[in-house]
Amino acid sequence: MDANDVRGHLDGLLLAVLESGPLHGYGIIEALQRRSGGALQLPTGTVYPALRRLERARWIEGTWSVVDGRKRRTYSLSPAGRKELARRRSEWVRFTGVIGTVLGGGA
Amino acid sequence: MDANDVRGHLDGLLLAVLESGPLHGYGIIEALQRRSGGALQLPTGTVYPALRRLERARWIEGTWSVVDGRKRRTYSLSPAGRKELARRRSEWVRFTGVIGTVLGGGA
DNA sequence: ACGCTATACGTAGTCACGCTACATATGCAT
DNA sequence: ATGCATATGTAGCGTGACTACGTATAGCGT
Repeated sequence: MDANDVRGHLDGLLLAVLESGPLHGYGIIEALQRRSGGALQLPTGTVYPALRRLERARWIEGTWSVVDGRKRRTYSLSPAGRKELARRRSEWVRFTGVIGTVLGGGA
Repeated sequence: MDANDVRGHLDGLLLAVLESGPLHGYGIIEALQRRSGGALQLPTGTVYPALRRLERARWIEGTWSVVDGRKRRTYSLSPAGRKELARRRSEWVRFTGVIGTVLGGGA
């Protein structure tokens, strides 16, 4: 699967990962990779800007900390982010329903 | 559902519609709308260029005709297009599997 | 001491691809 | 004659993820 196919679904993926608990950018990238069985290997240039965008939208909150001498920005899901995640999930169901139906082929 | 979300899946949708039989651009737009229960209302500026692209890729073949005094370009699925459609369908299954798993929420 | 890798964050510019807005033309109903 | 449905097409735009960098610390091997 081409990593470009996450277009339009990236925000939902990031929110979903953070639902399990606060995590920092680098850890989020690894979590996506792990959860997708290796399919999603998103570059930092994709994830970091997206996280800042989600933060500006108040869906996640970030706090700086230092772990092992390295600066980290740890993000956690906000109540608004939780609502947004739910919205993204129902949108995903609708989306796959529509495309799947038209695409057919036993789908 | 935002029509922009078809990004990356448009070709498959068009090929799928043509699987039922030859059809012209305008008819394809209507078929997409009908099959999707009204969700997919793709503008001509999206569909026509896409059809030309699919034709250049040899996945569909177009022939001009005149019906009721109006010029029509009727497209039909080529053998290569049928193969491509199958490929798109398996990609779709993989895609929804990956995103759905990561997105979670009972998906 | 030096280089390499993993960890960790970030920006600038590019590119793909669907959309908006527009242009063109015929048939039919009011 | 005016407007709407039918029918095809192009030019330019915008969105959003990507590529390619740049920065910095820790830990390991040599």
